[in-house]
Amino acid sequence: MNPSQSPSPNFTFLSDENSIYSVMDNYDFSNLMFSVGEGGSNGLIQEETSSPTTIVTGESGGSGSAFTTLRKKESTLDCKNRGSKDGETKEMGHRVAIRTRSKIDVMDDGYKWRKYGKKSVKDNTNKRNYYKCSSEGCMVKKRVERDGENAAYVITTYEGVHNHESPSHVYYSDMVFDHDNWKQHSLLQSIQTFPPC
DNA sequence: CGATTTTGACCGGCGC
DNA sequence: GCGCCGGTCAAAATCG
Repeated sequence: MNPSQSPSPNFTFLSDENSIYSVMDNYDFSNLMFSVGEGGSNGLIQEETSSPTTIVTGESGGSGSAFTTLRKKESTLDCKNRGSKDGETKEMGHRVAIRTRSKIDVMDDGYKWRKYGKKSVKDNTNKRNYYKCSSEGCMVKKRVERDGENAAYVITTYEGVHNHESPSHVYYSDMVFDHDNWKQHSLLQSIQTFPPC
């Protein structure tokens, strides 16, 4: 572990503004973008020089243009499990990719994650890390990798829906609209509360 | 001392 | 059928 990677406790939006800004110092959310790829032909967001953070959600691979490497995988993984074959109800499929300009690799979003793997992938010189939600019975996974072309960016991909509340959920849900800045946080909240596939 | 990370091995899907 | 590649497992090491 590298303690110096986590300058601020976590993503829990406590009522202490200082902690908020220390977070904002490490993550650049100044231009959060959102896109739900629900069948939208091009719902995926384009990369814009002015948007340091990009979020891609949804199950269908769509046909965007940014996120080439990411999308490639999306198309293979792609919520295939909900296919009507066998009555298997695999509760996965909801996926959210967040691309953030960040000094640190792992965004602590209030959940507790346990690392279970690390891999170097082909189109990316950097390593990709795999995390699982450490809550019992919660199968949500998350991968974290640095953007191969822009080491300043971190791509975090969440997969699945938590079957429990975030330990910190209660804190920020109450104060989402307290300040202008909280608009961004409300987006983050949305990420955590996506409906099932 | 329990929980978490590390890391190489293993496995399954996909393309050729 | 084989090899590549990405994802997961699991034992050992490390941390708090």
